[in-house]
Amino acid sequence: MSVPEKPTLDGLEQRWAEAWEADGTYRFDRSKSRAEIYSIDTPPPTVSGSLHVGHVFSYTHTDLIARYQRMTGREVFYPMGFDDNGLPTERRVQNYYGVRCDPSLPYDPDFTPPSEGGTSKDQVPISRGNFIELCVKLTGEDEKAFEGLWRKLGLSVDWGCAYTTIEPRSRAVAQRAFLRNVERGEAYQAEAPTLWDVTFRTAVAQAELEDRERPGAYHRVAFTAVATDEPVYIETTRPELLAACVALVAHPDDERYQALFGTTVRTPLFGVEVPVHAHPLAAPDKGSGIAMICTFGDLTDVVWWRDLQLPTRAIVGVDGRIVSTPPAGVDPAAYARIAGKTVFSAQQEVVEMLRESGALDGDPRPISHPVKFFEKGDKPLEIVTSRQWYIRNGGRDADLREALQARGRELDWHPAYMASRYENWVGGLTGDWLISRQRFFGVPIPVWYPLDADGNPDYSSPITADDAALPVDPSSDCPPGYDESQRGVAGGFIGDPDVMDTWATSSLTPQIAGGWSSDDDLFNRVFPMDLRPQAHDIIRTWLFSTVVRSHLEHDSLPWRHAAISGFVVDPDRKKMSKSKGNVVVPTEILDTYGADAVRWRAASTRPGTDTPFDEAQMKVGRRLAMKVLNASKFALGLGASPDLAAVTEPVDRALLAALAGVVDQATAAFEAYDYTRALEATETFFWTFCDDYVEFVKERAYGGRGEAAAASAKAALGTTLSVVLRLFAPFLPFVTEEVWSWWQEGSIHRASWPTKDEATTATAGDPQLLAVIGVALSQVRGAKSAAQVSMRTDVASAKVSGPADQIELLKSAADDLAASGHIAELSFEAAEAADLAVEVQL
RNA sequence: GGGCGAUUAGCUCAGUUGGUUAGAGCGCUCGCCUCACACGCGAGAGGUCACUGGUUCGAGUCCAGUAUCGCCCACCA
Repeated sequence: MSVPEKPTLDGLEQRWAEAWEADGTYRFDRSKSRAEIYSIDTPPPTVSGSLHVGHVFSYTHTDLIARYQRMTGREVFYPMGFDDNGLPTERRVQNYYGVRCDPSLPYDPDFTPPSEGGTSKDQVPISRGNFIELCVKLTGEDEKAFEGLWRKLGLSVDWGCAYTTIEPRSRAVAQRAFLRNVERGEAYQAEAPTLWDVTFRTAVAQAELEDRERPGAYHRVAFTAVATDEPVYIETTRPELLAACVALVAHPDDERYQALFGTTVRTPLFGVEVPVHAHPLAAPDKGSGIAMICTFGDLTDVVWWRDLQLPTRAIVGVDGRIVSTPPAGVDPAAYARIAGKTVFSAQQEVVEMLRESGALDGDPRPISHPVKFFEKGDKPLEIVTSRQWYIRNGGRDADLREALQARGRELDWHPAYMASRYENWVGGLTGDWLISRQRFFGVPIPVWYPLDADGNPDYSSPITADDAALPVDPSSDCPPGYDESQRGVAGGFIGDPDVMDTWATSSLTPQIAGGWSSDDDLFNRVFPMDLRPQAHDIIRTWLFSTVVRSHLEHDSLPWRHAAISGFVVDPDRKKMSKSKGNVVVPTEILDTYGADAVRWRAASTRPGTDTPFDEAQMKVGRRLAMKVLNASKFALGLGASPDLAAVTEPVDRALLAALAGVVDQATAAFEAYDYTRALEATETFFWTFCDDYVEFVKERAYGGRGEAAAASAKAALGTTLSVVLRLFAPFLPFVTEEVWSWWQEGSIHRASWPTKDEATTATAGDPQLLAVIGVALSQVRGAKSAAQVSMRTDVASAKVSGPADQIELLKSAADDLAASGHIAELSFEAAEAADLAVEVQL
């Protein structure tokens, strides 16, 4: 045994992180059976820059569970992934290297980027191949930094099981799962109006939307009834879409418009004759009660267009500008004034034209209204008709929806109320999951389309990749039965140019990490997994999409438990975000307070709860870590050594009885995924142990009352130290490992979780004794404090009085009490009082 | 408009089936260099449990309603 003279927390992280790596402490043993394994579907963080303190907290929460499960004897499958797919990476690469992707360019093997780390505005166009190489390069560097931080934080992941979502095996899994969805009819393509981001020029899915409050204005515009030549006033916030108008609509019960239903009106400026329909979605109290339907101004337009079987007159292009050619029937001269303009400019122009023609009634009335945005986008979404791939998710199928809601109820949610977020989301779906994206860095849709004799693609009979060939890139690989010379020529083929949505890949993390379809032996040992840890903001995306994929592919839940973490918010309770500049960088905090302190703070936040960041709290965690170090050093210096048989003194038995209770509490709390409660129970006990018990038995442990009495104290100290260190191990992995190494063999993180039996003496102690001692000690200390003297000051006499049962208990520890209080003359007296009182004469 | 959650000490939060004077940590005040720890130790002050009713012998805890805050969702003309 070697206890350092002056223990310190400095350098523990690096020393033990290296030792754990060298010893393979957290290595997964795949020879274990499913029943012996605890598997975790770790969230792969998005690699687009840096991690913030919220990540540190939530990943700590997962690690607490992992460490507890490992100590209970389960073999923990705890991989780490990195999500390097997707738009954030593309955007970062563009800025970092000063490039942009142009898929029409050929690959340049000798390409070097114009800048590195710069923020140049002139972006050089490069091929898709070159662009992807840069994405891989940059994310590789970021991933190293992430790994360093996770190791410093003490995450007990097996780095040998790490994966990235862009690596070949992930692409193969994503494509294989997709093709199997296609085969079963769960994935399909459709030409339909879709929400479209004009900046990124891609379709986006319902789950990626958010509302933002934006200024707008009601424009009151006169249409003309064809039969009567009377004006019909509508109000619109999007006058620029007047040329795209295909009908007017009012509520079927609206008396004002009964006469118009079934008739036609003429649009101002563009002179198109459009029908007036009745539909229950029209709200009589909005605007004038009669609305113009455009293709397409918002999602309601899409519903009306579909329900009323209206024609399409699309005028907004994929770039967010008014297309150059007017739809049939639209006055070309008027249209020429808006063609090619952005939506914003076109609106100004149309308003001007309406004013000139007299069709604008009064001035536009400014309002503020919610507008749909892509959550990562900067401009309002447009609705553009395009051919896209979808996966069925219950949005258009009541039976599937009900089945997926049932999956949600089958899952154990921690905390339980998070289940309602899932239930609500699934219940509110309005369409299937749109998975194709018109982007470059992602998993390609693994299909090709044959070209007919005229060179037109036949989208109705896609050519799918051979399973054995996966992963494929249809833009460079050939479909089965063709050769490269047939690409793009009549009678040949073209590749699908799109990639899959990020969630289409990350919805398969259990399959990717578990080796589905490439290592089925492993997969069968870890799937369905035990735990999905994640934050509450991505229940509708990541959690739900993972359930969808698993339900379709495996007819099961992907995991048994979902542990939902809250956010770390700033002191004003605002969500941390880069744009607000209120992000706390974790590296500095870790350097200043140490990983154990930061972990302690993370563990103090209950599952699912948001918590404000408060740096002062980190000090408390550090103080606990220091206390563990010093108290352990002291106890071991006294000769602490676990030996239940030697524990004979009533005080010592009382301590162990209390300890047994703490083991029960902590274990039950961990089993319920309530790590905070487990920590609380342990910590409360530990401080009482240090402040009261250790002080109380110090003199006896030194040998003041003889060999047997000293041995009892040492045995109780040793037992408690061993148990408490293990109870703390999931929370404070570094300091507990350090102390463990002083006097035990092997890693504490592979030691067994303590049981009640370890602290149960042949004759049980009475925990009440500890409480009574605490009161007595406090009274003696209070007297010294009031006299403003040192705690070491001798007490001439002390008389303890109080309830008879408490006096009797205390008498059994009279010698320890006298010694610890430096009391020369100690006496007891039973009294009628409710509480214990000590009369002290200094 | 719908759903979920919150409202307890200056701050952050416990308070598990309703039961004696409502707890902790931080902060604050006062003290102590006590042979593990001054990155420490001891002792204190501090609360009309958001509000209004109700059930009960008894309500921070259960029921109804109100208010405020937060998050999620919604068809946003």
